[in-house]
Amino acid sequence: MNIKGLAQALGLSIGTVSRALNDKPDVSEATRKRVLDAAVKLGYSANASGRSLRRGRTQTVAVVLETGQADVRAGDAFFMRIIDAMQDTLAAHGYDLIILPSNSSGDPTAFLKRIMARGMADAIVITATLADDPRLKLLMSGHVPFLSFGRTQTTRDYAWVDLDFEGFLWRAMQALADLGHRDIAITVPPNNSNIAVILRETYEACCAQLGLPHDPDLVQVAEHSEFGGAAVVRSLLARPHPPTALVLNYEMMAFGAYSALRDAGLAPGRDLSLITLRRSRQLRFLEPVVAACDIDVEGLGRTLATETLRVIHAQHPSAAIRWPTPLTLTSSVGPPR
Amino acid sequence: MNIKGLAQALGLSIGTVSRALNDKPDVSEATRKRVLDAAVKLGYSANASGRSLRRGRTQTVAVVLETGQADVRAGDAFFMRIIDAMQDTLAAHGYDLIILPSNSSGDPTAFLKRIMARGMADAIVITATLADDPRLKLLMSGHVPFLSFGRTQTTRDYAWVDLDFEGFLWRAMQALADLGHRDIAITVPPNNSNIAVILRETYEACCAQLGLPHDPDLVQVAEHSEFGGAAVVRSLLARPHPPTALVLNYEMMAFGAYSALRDAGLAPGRDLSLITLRRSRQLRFLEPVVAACDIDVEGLGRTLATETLRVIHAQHPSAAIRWPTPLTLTSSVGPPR
DNA sequence: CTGTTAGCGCTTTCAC
DNA sequence: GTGAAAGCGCTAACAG
Repeated sequence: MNIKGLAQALGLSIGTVSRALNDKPDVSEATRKRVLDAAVKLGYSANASGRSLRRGRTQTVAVVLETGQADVRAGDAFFMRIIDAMQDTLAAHGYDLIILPSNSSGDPTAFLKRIMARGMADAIVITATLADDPRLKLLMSGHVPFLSFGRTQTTRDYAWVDLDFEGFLWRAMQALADLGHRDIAITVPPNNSNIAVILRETYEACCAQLGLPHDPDLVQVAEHSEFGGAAVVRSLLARPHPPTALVLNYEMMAFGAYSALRDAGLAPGRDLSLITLRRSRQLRFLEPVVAACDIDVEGLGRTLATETLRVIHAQHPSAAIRWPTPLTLTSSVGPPR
Repeated sequence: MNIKGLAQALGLSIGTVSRALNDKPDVSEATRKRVLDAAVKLGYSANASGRSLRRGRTQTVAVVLETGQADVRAGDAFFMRIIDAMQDTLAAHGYDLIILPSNSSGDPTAFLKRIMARGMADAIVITATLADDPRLKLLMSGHVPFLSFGRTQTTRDYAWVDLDFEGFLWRAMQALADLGHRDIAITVPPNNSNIAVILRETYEACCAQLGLPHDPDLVQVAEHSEFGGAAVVRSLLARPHPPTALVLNYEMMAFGAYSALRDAGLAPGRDLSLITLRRSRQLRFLEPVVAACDIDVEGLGRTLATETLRVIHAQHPSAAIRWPTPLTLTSSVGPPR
């Protein structure tokens, strides 16, 4: 069923039908109602290609997910919850949300280039940003509005929303220092993720500010998984003078960390204070409850959606939002032994 | 840059350029090369709307993911790995893959109806099928080729690919019975998922075949999470005569089950034999290693892709594929106490 | 208030 | 081997 068929069924011209469907003025209320009813009854929805071609826009927001990235495969599917919330807001503004999986075997930049050139979306949201991310240069040189969920080091003048990693690490380090910890280890992601850069810089600043020794060996590159958490804890415990606290950048590492501590006959909070970035549902399963940030995931999704709408409408100033990472301390944190 | 611009830049007509780009005959090799080179240099990709409108197809496969469903949020993002593999195969055949998140606050059937009517994809893959799923009726009454990842009870005459739940439960029950277990509990999903129906029926058949008592109380409805696994184990242990084995339908439940056993001072394999459906990377973290199926996830993704291509090309017979669930026994399974 | 028509970018006949 | 032109479904400008 296309608009021509609908018009014929109603004995109207396609122009009138189109205007009725699109809430344009100059259509009598009676006609509008008749058209809308018929559209529902006959199951008519405007063909996406025809409409997009004519309008020059798709009413679609594309979220590019790196399906090869560990982040995307995270615990309770952080991204799925974000997208669920984004979609709510976008739908309320007449936009569809599609996810474009950027295949692990392909080149992310070439993928993005193709999306942009083909005009598949009115705005693109990218994720899993790298410290030096060629996608940003590409996006900035093009004409497709975009939002970056995550920052990069190379450019600064674009709309982004990111977790407040700095605030998280500051609060964690401050709380630990207040309890008397001096040797505090942190984990950073293994790849060239921008998060690693942020955490390293913040760590250095924290140490300077709090008067702690800045031992580069306390910054541990860890695999983004339970295994990474376990490996880091084992490696730290093997030292002559292990640190007394550990801040994890990825929640699933906490499982590994707890497990490695238990294997060594040690207890979180008592023998090693542990803090992790994001509280996921699964984390609640750990005993004692691990100190973590209670991030408003739905709010984050809604914010990503409204900021996307802003870049579409070229509203200024563009986003530069660090999403709150409020830390809740628990008994996984205690004074140093 | 559109085809008109590209043609002008080359001093050719748009017709010739189009034919060159689409590998049509009646274009000289020299011209073809010139066009292809210019397209790359100028970053030209055919506008998706224009091409789809003219061709009447989008060269796109849409996977509808229920973002509200717990399944989608599973452990190591099972779905993301499947989609990653699907995309590889589809891309090799000139198709794009898009994910359409079906919002938790919307009506899945209405969502699907809209996608179908708008012609957003040449084929639709649905997931998270229910025992009685209205989406199937809708899809079968429409003209969009589709593949169901999961079965339903209501209709049988459509292309589907699903995990071999029956084979899994048979092998698990057989192995347990061989060891002397007679009271074997299983979990089933809490909603009206089709998996629950399959597991219940298979369980009954297994009990009859293996000469085991068929106690309905041994079929436990469990929440799709670690918490569900813990709750079931606690509930079973509280009985006067607890079962000696438990088969879980979702891998994350194993964490909860192990935890609840440990809390009770009991050990998996010794006090309660445990088998779970799918081995995920995270599971390897449990001690002892839990008995589970080593599913070829990438192969499953490739199969979903090739079956999707089959329905697009209306090749027969249509799929009815139970994807292998090869069970690996470990020391989480032992003789009954 | 409604009908007619041009044209979005592209592919595919049909001429030459 | 190439160019001209029609038309996919739709919206928007214009006529009436």
